[in-house]
Formats: sequence, C-alpha cells, structure tokens
Amino acid sequence: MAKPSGLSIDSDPNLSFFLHIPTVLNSFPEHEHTKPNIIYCTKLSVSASAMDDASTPHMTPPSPPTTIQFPVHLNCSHDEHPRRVIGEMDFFAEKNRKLADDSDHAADINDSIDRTALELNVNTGLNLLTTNTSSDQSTVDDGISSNMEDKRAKNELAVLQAELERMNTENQRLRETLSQATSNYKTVQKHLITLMQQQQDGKGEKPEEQKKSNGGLMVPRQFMDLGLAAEVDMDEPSLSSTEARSHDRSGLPNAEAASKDFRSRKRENNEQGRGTGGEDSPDRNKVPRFNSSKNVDQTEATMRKARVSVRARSEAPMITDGCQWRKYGQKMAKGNPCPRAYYRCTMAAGCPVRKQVQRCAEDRTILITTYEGNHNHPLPPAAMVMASTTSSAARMLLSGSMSSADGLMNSNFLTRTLLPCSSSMATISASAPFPTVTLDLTQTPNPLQFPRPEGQFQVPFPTPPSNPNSQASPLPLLPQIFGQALYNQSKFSGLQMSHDIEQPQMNHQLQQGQQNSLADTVNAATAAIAADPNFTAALAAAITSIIGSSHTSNVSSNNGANLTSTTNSNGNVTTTTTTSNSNSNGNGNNKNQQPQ
DNA sequence: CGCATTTGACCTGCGC
DNA sequence: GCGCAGGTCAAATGCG
Repeated sequence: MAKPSGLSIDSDPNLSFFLHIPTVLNSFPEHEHTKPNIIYCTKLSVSASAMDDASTPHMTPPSPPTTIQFPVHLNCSHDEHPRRVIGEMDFFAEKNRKLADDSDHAADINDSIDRTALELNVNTGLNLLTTNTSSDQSTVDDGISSNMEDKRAKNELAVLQAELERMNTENQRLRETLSQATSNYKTVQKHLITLMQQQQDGKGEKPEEQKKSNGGLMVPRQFMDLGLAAEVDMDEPSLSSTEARSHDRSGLPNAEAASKDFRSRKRENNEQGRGTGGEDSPDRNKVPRFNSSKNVDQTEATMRKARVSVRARSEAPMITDGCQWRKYGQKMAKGNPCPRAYYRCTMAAGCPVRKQVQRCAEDRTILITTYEGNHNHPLPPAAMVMASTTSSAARMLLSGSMSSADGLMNSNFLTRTLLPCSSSMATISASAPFPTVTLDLTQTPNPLQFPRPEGQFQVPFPTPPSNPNSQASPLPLLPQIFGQALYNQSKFSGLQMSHDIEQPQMNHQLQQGQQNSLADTVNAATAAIAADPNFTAALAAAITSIIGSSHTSNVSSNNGANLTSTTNSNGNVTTTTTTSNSNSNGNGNNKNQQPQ
C-alpha cells in the first residue's frame, strides 16, 4: 500500500508528535478503543507529561511498572485546561480528546485487569512458596488448597463484579453524555427555529436587499443547488468520460476534466481540446462532461474557484489534514523564493479537491495551504474537520459573493460571524483572482491588539498557564471551531455538506425526522438571519454545546472572550453568550442552554 | 515492478 | 499580439 503523502510529517518533531496520535488511533475501529496498546498510552502520557500535571483533577492509577516505565497520566479528557504542545498544530484536538477519553476508560479497565492479575499473581506466588504446583494442590493439603481456591474464586468474582460495575457505570456515563449531547442539539435546534420565526415575523424588511438581487427566498435554494448539483454530478462519473480516458495511468480522476476550471470549458467549446485532442488520444479535454447542464458547469467551476487558505506554523512540508494527497506539480511563484507545490486528493479517484502548499516568503516557518474544491467521497474522521471547514468556508464565501450585489457584505459577515475567533484570523480576499478565505492560525487572538468588531463573539481558547510560548496554544482548537461554526452555518443556510459525508453523525440527527420541515423553515429564514448579527448568539450556543460536551470549560475572559461555557455539578452545560451588538435588544445577550 | 515525485513543457488568462 | 504568471500534464526518475 502506498504511503499516504499527507501523513509524512516526521520532519517536524513538534508537529508530528501530536498529529501522529489520531493517525495511530484511527487505525483502530471505534469498538476497539477499549483495547489500548502500550504505544497508545505512552504517546498520550508523553504528551501529558510534557505539560504541567499539577492541574489534573483526577489521577489514573499508576500502571504496572512492568509495562510502562514512567508515570502515565491519561487525563486529557476532563482537563479544565486542555494542554498543548508548543508550536504544534493539532487539527484533531477534538477527536484526540474523545479518543483520549476512551483511552482513559480503557486504561482504567486495563488497569483493573492488570491489578487483578497482580493479585492473582500474589496468590500464585504464595502457592509456589509452599512448593505446591497447581496440579497437586487438589491432592495435597486439601483443606488449605480448597480454601485458597475459594478465596481465589471469591477474589476473581469480586474483581469481575467490580469490573462489571465499573463498566456499567461507564456505560451509564456514556449514555448520559449521549443524551446530553442530543438534548443540547435539540435545544439549539429549537432555539434556531424560534429565532427564525422571530426573524420572519418581526423583521420583514431585512431580506429586501436580497430579494432585489436574488428573488428573496431563492437565496438558500441557490446555495443548495450550488453544492448539491455539483456534487451529484461529481459522484456520477461519466462512463463516456471513463471510456475516453481508458488509461488513467496515474489514478487521476476521470472527473479530472469535470473538475477543471472554467477555462477548460471555454477551451472545449472553442477547440474541442488541445492540439493533442485526437480521437485516439487520451486527451483530458476531449469529453465535455457537463454539456447537459450549463448551470452545473457554472456552479461547479465556481466552487472550484473558491479557496480556503490556511496559514499555520509548521516545519513539516505539509500539514496533516487527514486526507491523502499526491503531488502533481511544483512551480516557482512570483515574489516567493519558496516553490509552490500542487497536490491532488487521492483518497478517491475523481476527487476534485486540490491544494497548494507554499511557505510564506516573509516567515518561512509559516506554511500556507490553500484548499480548493469539495471531496466527493467519504472522509476519515480525521479529515472531516478540515474538509468541513474548507468546504463550508468555500460555500459560504461563494454564497456571500453570489447573493449580494457587491459580494462584500456577506464576506464581511462571514468574517465576523463564521470566523469569529478573531478578526485577525480570518480574512477574505475579494480582489484575488479566486475568492479566498484565509484562516490565519499563526496568531493568537489578542483583543487588545485586535479589537473585535461589534456583533462578534469570540470563542475562548484555554491557554496552558505554564506554557510560556503559548503563541500556538490556542491553535489546535481553531479548526474545530471554524469547522463547526461553518458547518452550523451551512446547516442554517440550508446547505448540505458533501452528500452528508463530512459530518455524518450530525446529519444523521438531522435526518431523523425534523429535517424536511426544518429545511423549509431554514431556507425561508436564511436570508434574514444571514444579515443579522444576532445569529451569532445561536451560533455561540451551538458551538458551546459542542465544546462543553467534550470537555468542561470554565472560560475566563483572558482573551477578551465574551462567551462562557461552564458545566455545573450535574454535568449540565450552561452557556452564557454576551454579544455587543449594536442591534442587540438585550434579550439575546444571555443564552442559557440547558439540556432537558 | 509499481507507485510517487520531480521537472520541463505546455496551456490559459490577463495585462500591457 | 506579446509576454508573464499560474496551473496542469506527463515523461523521466527515484524509491521501496
């Protein structure tokens, strides 16, 4: 099997260390997380021990010294301050937490088993001291041995019962977590519906602008078509195309032509392919796949043109985003001594997603990764965050530019609302040849230095207090925040992720019942909501429910955060969102989200 | 030997 | 029309 180039991150010790974790864990099916191996634990323990352990609320019993040579503290899951390694960029922090949580529980079980073994070993050792082998125990010293066996059996029984009890407790806890997450989701959903109804009832004049240019409620529909049409088409590899490209030698997509830029279309129309476009030539431009629907062409090409650029500090040649990439070109770009590398997603034949990787000319420790296109195949969990982020960002960017006359209002909205962490972290380039969202993960949000715009909330990033170089500390959470925010916004906008691939677990919930009725409501209200900064409150609640459910966070205002998420003793998540909207009517400032 | 990467050539869009 | 820059292709090369 070919080594996925996207995982070749060993050249950066800081980066590779953390990013290896999901890679390792992903190789285990979910149900096998209860069978941790020693590498699993060791990796986690090292990462934990690299940070301060003083704040760990509960300690995992020490592991048997015969298997682990140093103390293991697998308490990543409930940390009040999730700790990060300096300078590393963990795109899968959320997943790591979950996995670490699993590993924690698994370690508990493992530990109990090990302790059981130790206890039994003690008994065995005593037996050996009496020089009785197991075989003659039953024949010699009947009274003692039967007594010992009874004790052992009782021991074993007790241990098993304890273990059973522990597992029951664990099961119960997991159920509670699940139900809590579900209730959180429902709460947010209800709140969204309420908000939308209010929008519809109260403010009829908001969508006026959009009506002018887009015919009002057609806006969300247009968005939906934007994504789905293209993707449906992408998922249907044209047979004629396949046949025409009978020797797809590099595994390169049959839909390669499909995913080509608009200029290809023009090219095809004008010359039916390049000079090599003979009928016996495997010419890539020969088959016009979208002749049947020009609109699809348009949207597809527009989608491809939308780009999401991620700036992150890394010594590695490429950030690990969970996908597999194949390099297909490299060019020297003007104004940058560092070459630009071109990669194509190789997780599925025909996946149109590409990315460009280039180091920043000013600071070569900064890696600029630009994504383009949407995946047309299922993604591994590790890749979902990044994929959903880029996909949603691209969609939102396009929807903004398409639904607004000048294309700037909605872009600005995107910056303020969808990428709320800091205005310095998300910028939108309207002047670039392609609409591009840039997520800058190289900077720490600093409210003093970068005063947030009105109507914006910030998601606080817990910073390890003991980390003097905390420059990159909040960064690992960013993709999750971005991705979730964008995802939520996509849902609110009536958008679907790529065939419900990118967030299947959430889509599954949507599909359970309320989706149809909700979709209409959502579509109907999207235009109004999209222009209203109050939407941030609902978004904050949604994000907080996710953050709060994965780890308890009691957020200080160190980062100028005005969104807090706390968990009370019952485990209920309480969200307090404070916005400083000029439009705020006061009742939207505090959103208390209480599970049922 | 198969696959990924490298790299020069080619194509297109755009500005002058 | 020409040149430049970005983007892509595909033969050559390297590697496991």
